[in-house]
Amino acid sequence: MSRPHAVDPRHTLTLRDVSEACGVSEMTVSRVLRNRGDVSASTREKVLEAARTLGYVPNKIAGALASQRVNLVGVVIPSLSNMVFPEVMTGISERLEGTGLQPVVGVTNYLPDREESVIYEMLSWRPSGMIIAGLEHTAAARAMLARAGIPIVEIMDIDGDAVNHAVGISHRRAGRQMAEAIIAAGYRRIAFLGTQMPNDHRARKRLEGFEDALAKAGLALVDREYYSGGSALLKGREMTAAVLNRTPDVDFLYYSNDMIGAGGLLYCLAQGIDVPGRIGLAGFNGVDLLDGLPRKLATMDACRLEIGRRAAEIIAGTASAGEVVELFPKLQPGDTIRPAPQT
Amino acid sequence: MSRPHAVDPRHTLTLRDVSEACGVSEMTVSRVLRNRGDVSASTREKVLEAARTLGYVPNKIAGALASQRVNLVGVVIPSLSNMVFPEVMTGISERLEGTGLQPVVGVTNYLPDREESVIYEMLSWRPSGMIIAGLEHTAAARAMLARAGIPIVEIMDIDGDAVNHAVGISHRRAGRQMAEAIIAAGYRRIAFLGTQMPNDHRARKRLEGFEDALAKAGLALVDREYYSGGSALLKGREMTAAVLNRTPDVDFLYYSNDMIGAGGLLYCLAQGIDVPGRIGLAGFNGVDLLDGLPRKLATMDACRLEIGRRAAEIIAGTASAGEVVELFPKLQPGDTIRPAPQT
DNA sequence: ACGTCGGCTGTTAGCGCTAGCATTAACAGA
DNA sequence: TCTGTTAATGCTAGCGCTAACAGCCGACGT
Repeated sequence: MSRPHAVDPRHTLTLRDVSEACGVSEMTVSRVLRNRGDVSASTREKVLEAARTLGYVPNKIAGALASQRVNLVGVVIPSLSNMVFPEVMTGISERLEGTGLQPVVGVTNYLPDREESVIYEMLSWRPSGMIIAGLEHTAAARAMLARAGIPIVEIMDIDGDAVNHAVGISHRRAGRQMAEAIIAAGYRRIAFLGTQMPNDHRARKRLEGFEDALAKAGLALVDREYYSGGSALLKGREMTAAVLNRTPDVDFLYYSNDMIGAGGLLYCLAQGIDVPGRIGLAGFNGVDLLDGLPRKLATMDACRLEIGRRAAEIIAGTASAGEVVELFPKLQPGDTIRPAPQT
Repeated sequence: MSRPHAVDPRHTLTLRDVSEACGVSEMTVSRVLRNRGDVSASTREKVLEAARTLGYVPNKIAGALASQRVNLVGVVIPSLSNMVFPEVMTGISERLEGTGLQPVVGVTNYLPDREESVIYEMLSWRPSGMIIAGLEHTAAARAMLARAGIPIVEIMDIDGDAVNHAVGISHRRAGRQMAEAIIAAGYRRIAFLGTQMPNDHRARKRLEGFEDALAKAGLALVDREYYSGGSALLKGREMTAAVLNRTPDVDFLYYSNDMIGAGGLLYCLAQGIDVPGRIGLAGFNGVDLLDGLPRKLATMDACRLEIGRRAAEIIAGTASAGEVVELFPKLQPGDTIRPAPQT
C-alpha cells in the first residue's frame, strides 16, 4: 500500500492528505492555502482547520515547478563580517517586505570563481531576480546573468559596465573628493593604509580616484601599507604604527575603511599625537561604530541602506529605474581633518 | 510551434534543448551534468560542450522534485549586524564545504512570529536540515520542526529543551562564572548594562546566572541600565556615563555584550578612571574587535566558530552527535578585572 | 419556463527533471 | 553459433503542485 491512511508521523504530507482529511479536491485546498480564486467561507475554514491540525507545510518546490514562479531573490555579496553588507541586506529586506519576495544570501569571500559558482547555484533555483555586489565578474558569470531572463541589479559600484541595472556610488569620485578635501585642508604628506585584497575592486577604485586627485595637485602618496585578515581594529593600529615609524613626517593617513581607520585613530590618540593638527585621518563607509569613538573619524557614507532599498525596488518592479542609479555619498569631515584655511 | 528550434534568447533552456543539440537522450545529459552513472568519455565531452555553448543552467526545482533531495540547509538567526552570527555562519560554511550542502540564511530580528514564518518558509523548500539559533520558539514553530523529518540543530544555547539536536554553551553557567570571577577579585558594588530586547534569551540567561551567583555571595546588583538600537559603542558610553553618574560608588560594570563593553571601556579611560583598580569591566562574546582596544576587555568566548562547525557536522552526518553538544567557553580576564587577591 | 451569469468546485495536463528499470551494442567464452 | 556479461544509453512513470478550463448549481431577469 503506497499511501498510508493512518497517522504516519514519518510520511511527508501532501495536498492530497489535506484534501482527504477535509473532503474536498486538492485544487480547492491549493486555492485556500494560496488565497487565490473564489472559495466559500465554510470550505476555507474546513481546509485551514485540516491543514493546521495535520501540520501541513506546502511544498514550494512542486509549486514553483508547476507555476513557473519562484518568490526568491538571490543576493550575492563578498562578505558578511565587515559591517557594510548587513546594512545593505537590511535595506533589501525592508523593501522586499510585503512583496512576497524573499532574499536568499550567498557569500563569495571576494573570490571570483566562488562568485561564479554561487551565481550558477542560485540561478539553478530560477529566482525572480538577482542582486550582486560589484560590476566585476567572470565572463561565464556575466553570460549566465545576461541570459537568465530575470532582472539583475549590480550594486555598490557604478564605475564600469552593468549587465543590466546598477545601483551604487562612484568610488573613483569618492576617492577623488576625499583627496580634494584633504589637500584643501593643507595636508601634503599623505599615506594610504588599506586591504591587500586584489578583488576588492571598490577599495581599489577609491584609491585610484584618490591618487588621481593627488596627482592633479602635483602630489603623490608618501607611503602605503597593506594588510589582510585579523581584527581590523588591531590591524589599523599596527599599520599606523608602522607608517609613522617608517615615514615620521607623514601628515595624513587615508584608510580604505572605517574599521582600520578607527584603529589608527585610537593609536594616534594613545600616542598623544595632535589630531587633526599634526596628523589628519580619514576612512570610508560611515559605519555607526564611529559614533562611539573618542573623536569622530572623517569618512564618507557609502549609502548602504539606500543602495539595498533601490536595488530591491528595481527587482520588485516598484521603481521602473533606468539602467543605472547613481547615489552621492556625502563627505563627513568629523574631527580628524583640520578646517580648511580661510581664503 | 511550441518549442523554438532556432536560437531564441528569451526561451529558458531545458535538458531537452541540450539533448537535441548533441543528439543524445535527456537522461544521458542529466547523467553527465550530475556526474552519475556511466557515460562514455566521448559522449560526456559532446554533452558538456553543448551545455557550455548553449549556456544551460540546470533547473534544480525540477531536479529536487524528481529526486526528492534538496541540497539546502536552512539557517535561522536573529540578526546579522552584531558580529556574532557572521562567525557562526563562517563555521557552518566551512564544514558544509564539499558536502554538496549549501546554507540558506533567514533573519528574524528577534521576533518570534517572524521566526515562525521564516521557519515555515524554509521548510516549504524541503531542506536537508535546519540550524536555528536558540531554544525558544513558538509552539507552532516547534511542531513544524519536530515533524519535518529532517535533522534540526538548535544552536548557541543549551539551557532548555531541544527539538532534536542542540549545540551551544550554557549561558546561565557563563553568567555565573563571570560573577564568581568578579567576586573573587574583590569587587562588590556591581552594575549590569545590557540590551532591552525581551527576546534575547541568551542575554537574559546570562544575567540570571550572574545574579544567582551574586545572591549566593550575599550580593545584588547595585544598578542596571538598558538600551536598544543605535550604535552599540556609543550606547556603551552613554549608559556607562549614566550609571557612574547615578551610582558613583559602583566598582564593576558587567555588560551584556562586548560592543557596549568596549564603549564603556573607552569612556572610562577617557575619564581617567583607574581600570581595573577603581572600576572593573567585563563583556561577553570574545569578538576580535577587542584586540584593537587600548586595553583588553574581560570577556568570555561564546565558541561561535565551533558552534557553527559542530552544527554543520551534525547536519552533514559527519558527526553522529548525541542529542546535545555542550561547549565550554573560557573566561578571558584581559586587563579590566584586577587580579584576585592572593590567599 | 428558459437563458445565463457568477460563484464555487473539480478535472486534466503538464512543469523539468530523475529513479528504476529496459534495452542495446560489443565482445568474450563455450 | 549462441549465450552471458558488461558498459552505455533510452524509456516510462512519476515527484507535488498549479494554470486553464470545464462543470455544476442556484439566482435572477424576462
